Amino acid sequence: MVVDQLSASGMDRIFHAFADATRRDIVVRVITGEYSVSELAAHYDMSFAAVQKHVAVLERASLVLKEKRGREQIVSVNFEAVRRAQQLLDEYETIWRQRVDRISDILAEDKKASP
Amino acid sequence: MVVDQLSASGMDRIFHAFADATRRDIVVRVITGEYSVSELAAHYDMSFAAVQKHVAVLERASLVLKEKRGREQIVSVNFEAVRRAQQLLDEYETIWRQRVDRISDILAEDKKASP
DNA sequence: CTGATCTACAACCATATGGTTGTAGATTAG
DNA sequence: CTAATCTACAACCATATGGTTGTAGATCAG
Repeated sequence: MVVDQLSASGMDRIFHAFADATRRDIVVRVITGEYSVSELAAHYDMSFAAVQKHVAVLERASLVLKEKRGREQIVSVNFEAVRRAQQLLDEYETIWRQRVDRISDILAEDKKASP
Repeated sequence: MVVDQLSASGMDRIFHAFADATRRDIVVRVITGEYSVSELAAHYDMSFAAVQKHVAVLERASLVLKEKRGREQIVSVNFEAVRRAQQLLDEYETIWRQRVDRISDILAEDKKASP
Protein backbone atom coordinates (compact mmCIF):
# COMPACT_ATOMS: atom_id res chain seq x y z
CA MET A 1 0.00 0.00 0.00
CA VAL A 2 1.36 3.34 -1.04
CA VAL A 3 -0.61 5.47 1.45
CA ASP A 4 0.71 8.69 0.05
CA GLN A 5 2.56 9.94 -2.97
CA LEU A 6 5.09 12.36 -1.56
CA SER A 7 4.03 14.88 -4.21
CA ALA A 8 0.39 14.70 -3.13
CA SER A 9 -0.27 18.39 -3.26
CA GLY A 10 -3.91 17.51 -3.78
CA MET A 11 -3.96 16.04 -0.29
CA ASP A 12 -2.07 19.07 0.96
CA ARG A 13 -4.83 21.28 -0.34
CA ILE A 14 -7.63 19.12 1.01
CA PHE A 15 -6.24 18.98 4.54
CA HIS A 16 -5.25 22.61 4.47
CA ALA A 17 -8.83 23.45 3.50
CA PHE A 18 -10.09 21.56 6.55
CA ALA A 19 -7.60 23.30 8.83
CA ASP A 20 -9.88 26.28 9.45
CA ALA A 21 -13.07 26.36 11.48
CA THR A 22 -14.83 28.79 9.13
CA ARG A 23 -14.12 26.57 6.14
CA ARG A 24 -15.29 23.45 7.97
CA ASP A 25 -18.46 25.32 8.85
CA ILE A 26 -18.96 26.28 5.21
CA VAL A 27 -18.57 22.64 4.22
CA VAL A 28 -21.30 21.62 6.66
CA ARG A 29 -23.62 24.31 5.31
CA VAL A 30 -23.15 23.40 1.68
CA ILE A 31 -23.57 19.71 2.47
CA THR A 32 -26.92 20.37 4.08
CA GLY A 33 -28.34 22.97 1.72
CA GLU A 34 -27.90 25.41 -1.11
CA TYR A 35 -25.95 28.56 -0.44
CA SER A 36 -24.71 31.38 -2.61
CA VAL A 37 -21.42 33.01 -1.64
CA SER A 38 -23.20 36.05 -0.19
CA GLU A 39 -25.62 33.87 1.75
CA LEU A 40 -22.64 32.11 3.25
CA ALA A 41 -20.92 35.41 3.98
CA ALA A 42 -23.96 36.63 5.93
CA HIS A 43 -23.25 34.01 8.60
CA TYR A 44 -19.71 35.05 9.48
CA ASP A 45 -18.25 38.02 11.22
CA MET A 46 -15.89 38.95 8.42
CA SER A 47 -16.00 40.68 5.08
CA PHE A 48 -17.59 39.23 1.98
CA ALA A 49 -14.17 39.12 0.34
CA ALA A 50 -12.77 37.08 3.22
CA VAL A 51 -15.52 34.48 2.87
CA GLN A 52 -14.98 34.54 -0.87
CA LYS A 53 -11.35 33.63 -0.21
CA HIS A 54 -12.33 30.78 2.10
CA VAL A 55 -14.63 29.43 -0.61
CA ALA A 56 -11.75 29.76 -3.08
CA VAL A 57 -9.53 27.66 -0.80
CA LEU A 58 -12.23 24.97 -0.68
CA GLU A 59 -12.59 25.24 -4.44
CA ARG A 60 -8.85 24.82 -5.09
CA ALA A 61 -9.01 21.70 -2.93
CA SER A 62 -11.90 20.45 -5.10
CA LEU A 63 -14.02 20.23 -1.97
CA VAL A 64 -16.69 22.51 -3.40
CA LEU A 65 -17.91 23.59 -6.80
CA LYS A 66 -19.47 26.88 -7.81
CA GLU A 67 -22.33 26.97 -10.27
CA LYS A 68 -23.45 30.25 -11.73
CA ARG A 69 -27.15 30.88 -11.37
CA GLY A 70 -28.19 34.29 -12.53
CA ARG A 71 -26.00 36.77 -10.77
CA GLU A 72 -25.14 34.47 -7.88
CA GLN A 73 -22.81 31.53 -7.52
CA ILE A 74 -24.27 28.51 -5.79
CA VAL A 75 -21.70 26.59 -3.77
CA SER A 76 -22.07 22.83 -3.54
CA VAL A 77 -19.94 20.11 -2.02
CA ASN A 78 -17.93 17.63 -4.05
CA PHE A 79 -18.00 14.71 -1.70
CA GLU A 80 -15.39 12.74 -3.63
CA ALA A 81 -12.69 15.04 -2.27
CA VAL A 82 -13.97 14.53 1.28
CA ARG A 83 -13.71 10.79 0.67
CA ARG A 84 -10.09 11.15 -0.45
CA ALA A 85 -9.23 12.55 2.98
CA GLN A 86 -11.36 9.93 4.70
CA GLN A 87 -9.59 7.16 2.84
CA LEU A 88 -6.17 8.44 3.76
CA LEU A 89 -7.08 8.44 7.44
CA ASP A 90 -8.62 5.00 7.00
CA GLU A 91 -5.30 3.76 5.62
CA TYR A 92 -3.59 5.09 8.73
CA GLU A 93 -6.16 3.16 10.72
CA THR A 94 -5.29 0.01 8.77
CA ILE A 95 -1.57 0.40 9.34
CA TRP A 96 -2.23 1.16 12.98
CA ARG A 97 -4.29 -2.00 13.45
CA GLN A 98 -1.68 -4.12 11.71
CA ARG A 99 0.93 -2.73 14.02
CA VAL A 100 -1.20 -3.31 17.10
CA ASP A 101 -1.88 -6.86 15.94
CA ARG A 102 1.80 -7.43 15.37
CA ILE A 103 2.63 -6.20 18.86
CA SER A 104 -0.16 -8.36 20.30
CA ASP A 105 1.38 -11.33 18.54
CA ILE A 106 4.76 -10.54 20.00
CA LEU A 107 3.29 -10.27 23.48
CA ALA A 108 1.44 -13.55 22.94
CA GLU A 109 4.73 -15.14 21.92
CA ASP A 110 6.29 -13.81 25.11
CA LYS A 111 3.52 -15.29 27.19
CA LYS A 112 3.97 -18.64 25.51
CA ALA A 113 7.71 -18.48 26.06
CA SER A 114 7.47 -17.77 29.81
CA PRO A 115 4.32 -19.34 31.23
CA MET B 1 -25.13 16.99 16.13
CA VAL B 2 -22.68 19.76 16.74
CA VAL B 3 -20.06 18.56 14.25
CA ASP B 4 -17.67 21.31 15.13
CA GLN B 5 -17.19 23.92 17.80
CA LEU B 6 -16.29 27.04 15.88
CA SER B 7 -13.37 27.56 18.27
CA ALA B 8 -11.96 24.10 17.54
CA SER B 9 -8.35 25.15 17.24
CA GLY B 10 -7.43 21.59 18.14
CA MET B 11 -8.99 20.45 14.88
CA ASP B 12 -7.25 23.31 13.11
CA ARG B 13 -3.93 22.00 14.35
CA ILE B 14 -4.68 18.39 13.48
CA PHE B 15 -5.72 19.12 9.91
CA HIS B 16 -2.92 21.61 9.45
CA ALA B 17 -0.49 18.94 10.57
CA PHE B 18 -1.83 16.59 7.90
CA ALA B 19 -1.59 19.29 5.22
CA ASP B 20 2.04 18.51 4.43
CA ALA B 21 3.41 15.45 2.66
CA THR B 22 6.54 15.26 4.81
CA ARG B 23 4.48 15.29 7.98
CA ARG B 24 2.08 12.65 6.65
CA ASP B 25 5.11 10.54 5.80
CA ILE B 26 6.48 10.98 9.31
CA VAL B 27 3.14 9.85 10.71
CA VAL B 28 3.29 6.66 8.64
CA ARG B 29 6.82 5.96 9.82
CA VAL B 30 6.08 6.43 13.49
CA ILE B 31 2.92 4.33 13.19
CA THR B 32 4.90 1.45 11.77
CA GLY B 33 8.04 1.62 13.88
CA GLU B 34 10.22 3.45 16.35
CA TYR B 35 12.11 6.48 15.14
CA SER B 36 14.21 9.09 16.85
CA VAL B 37 14.10 12.62 15.45
CA SER B 38 17.49 12.21 13.77
CA GLU B 39 16.50 8.84 12.29
CA LEU B 40 13.47 10.54 10.80
CA ALA B 41 15.57 13.43 9.55
CA ALA B 42 17.88 11.04 7.69
CA HIS B 43 15.02 10.17 5.32
CA TYR B 44 14.28 13.66 4.06
CA ASP B 45 16.11 16.06 1.85
CA MET B 46 16.10 18.91 4.33
CA SER B 47 17.97 19.98 7.43
CA PHE B 48 17.62 18.30 10.78
CA ALA B 49 16.12 21.51 12.16
CA ALA B 50 13.44 21.49 9.45
CA VAL B 51 12.40 17.95 10.34
CA GLN B 52 12.50 18.92 13.99
CA LYS B 53 9.99 21.66 13.18
CA HIS B 54 7.72 19.24 11.33
CA VAL B 55 7.77 16.94 14.34
CA ALA B 56 6.95 19.95 16.52
CA VAL B 57 3.91 20.70 14.36
CA LEU B 58 2.72 17.11 14.77
CA GLU B 59 3.42 17.38 18.48
CA ARG B 60 1.41 20.59 18.90
CA ALA B 61 -1.46 18.80 17.17
CA SER B 62 -1.09 15.95 19.69
CA LEU B 63 -0.58 13.58 16.78
CA VAL B 64 2.78 12.40 18.11
CA LEU B 65 4.55 12.23 21.43
CA LYS B 66 8.25 12.40 22.14
CA GLU B 67 9.80 10.23 24.76
CA LYS B 68 13.33 10.86 25.90
CA ARG B 69 15.53 7.80 25.73
CA GLY B 70 19.12 8.52 26.56
CA ARG B 71 20.23 11.32 24.32
CA GLU B 72 17.57 10.71 21.70
CA GLN B 73 13.86 11.46 21.54
CA ILE B 74 11.71 8.62 20.30
CA VAL B 75 8.68 9.81 18.37
CA SER B 76 5.50 7.79 18.62
CA VAL B 77 1.98 8.30 17.30
CA ASN B 78 -0.97 9.25 19.48
CA PHE B 79 -3.72 7.60 17.55
CA GLU B 80 -6.51 9.29 19.49
CA ALA B 81 -5.79 12.53 17.63
CA VAL B 82 -5.94 10.73 14.29
CA ARG B 83 -9.33 9.38 15.35
CA ARG B 84 -10.57 12.89 16.12
CA ALA B 85 -9.98 13.84 12.49
CA GLN B 86 -11.48 10.56 11.29
CA GLN B 87 -14.60 11.15 13.35
CA LEU B 88 -15.09 14.65 12.01
CA LEU B 89 -14.97 13.36 8.44
CA ASP B 90 -17.30 10.54 9.42
CA GLU B 91 -19.78 13.11 10.68
CA TYR B 92 -19.61 14.82 7.30
CA GLU B 93 -20.32 11.43 5.78
CA THR B 94 -23.36 11.07 8.03
CA ILE B 95 -24.75 14.46 7.12
CA TRP B 96 -24.04 13.76 3.48
CA ARG B 97 -25.96 10.48 3.57
CA GLN B 98 -28.90 12.07 5.36
CA ARG B 99 -29.02 14.72 2.68
CA VAL B 100 -28.81 12.17 -0.12
CA ASP B 101 -31.57 10.13 1.53
CA ARG B 102 -33.71 13.23 1.89
CA ILE B 103 -33.25 14.06 -1.77
CA SER B 104 -34.03 10.46 -2.70
CA ASP B 105 -37.23 10.73 -0.70
CA ILE B 106 -38.19 13.90 -2.50
CA LEU B 107 -37.55 12.27 -5.85
CA ALA B 108 -39.57 9.25 -4.77
CA GLU B 109 -42.43 11.59 -3.80
CA ASP B 110 -42.22 13.18 -7.22
CA LYS B 111 -42.46 9.81 -8.89
CA LYS B 112 -45.48 8.91 -6.82
CA ALA B 113 -47.08 12.26 -7.61
CA SER B 114 -46.69 11.93 -11.39
CA PRO B 115 -46.88 8.26 -12.37
C1' DC C 1 38.50 13.49 29.85
C1' DT C 2 37.56 14.20 24.94
C1' DG C 3 35.19 13.92 20.92
C1' DA C 4 31.14 12.61 18.48
C1' DT C 5 26.13 12.52 18.45
C1' DC C 6 21.44 14.03 19.40
C1' DT C 7 18.63 17.58 20.52
C1' DA C 8 16.83 22.28 21.34
C1' DC C 9 16.41 26.80 20.14
C1' DA C 10 17.36 31.39 18.30
C1' DA C 11 17.87 34.40 14.37
C1' DC C 12 16.98 35.17 9.86
C1' DC C 13 14.70 35.06 5.21
C1' DA C 14 11.23 34.33 1.50
C1' DT C 15 6.80 33.25 0.72
C1' DA C 16 2.02 32.05 1.99
C1' DT C 17 -2.06 33.04 4.60
C1' DG C 18 -6.03 35.54 6.29
C1' DG C 19 -7.83 39.55 6.80
C1' DT C 20 -8.99 44.42 5.10
C1' DT C 21 -10.75 48.16 1.64
C1' DG C 22 -11.72 49.61 -2.85
C1' DT C 23 -13.00 49.23 -7.73
C1' DA C 24 -15.47 47.33 -11.49
C1' DG C 25 -18.40 44.03 -14.23
C1' DA C 26 -22.94 41.37 -14.52
C1' DT C 27 -27.40 40.75 -13.44
C1' DT C 28 -31.82 41.70 -11.46
C1' DA C 29 -35.61 44.75 -9.63
C1' DG C 30 -38.46 48.69 -10.08
C1' DC D 1 -32.89 53.48 -17.68
C1' DT D 2 -31.38 53.48 -12.87
C1' DA D 3 -30.39 51.65 -8.64
C1' DA D 4 -29.37 47.80 -5.91
C1' DT D 5 -27.20 43.25 -5.54
C1' DC D 6 -23.79 39.68 -6.27
C1' DT D 7 -19.45 38.59 -7.61
C1' DA D 8 -14.51 38.99 -8.90
C1' DC D 9 -10.22 40.75 -8.21
C1' DA D 10 -6.42 43.88 -7.04
C1' DA D 11 -3.66 46.14 -3.56
C1' DC D 12 -2.26 46.23 0.88
C1' DC D 13 -0.93 44.74 5.65
C1' DA D 14 0.25 41.79 9.67
C1' DT D 15 1.36 37.48 10.92
C1' DA D 16 2.33 32.53 10.15
C1' DT D 17 4.87 29.04 7.75
C1' DG D 18 8.76 26.42 6.08
C1' DG D 19 13.11 26.53 5.21
C1' DT D 20 18.10 27.85 6.43
C1' DT D 21 22.47 28.38 9.56
C1' DG D 22 24.56 28.72 13.87
C1' DT D 23 25.15 28.01 18.84
C1' DA D 24 24.87 25.44 22.98
C1' DG D 25 23.46 21.74 26.34
C1' DA D 26 23.17 16.56 27.24
C1' DT D 27 24.55 12.15 26.64
C1' DC D 28 27.26 8.37 24.97
C1' DA D 29 31.63 6.00 23.16
C1' DG D 30 36.40 5.22 23.60
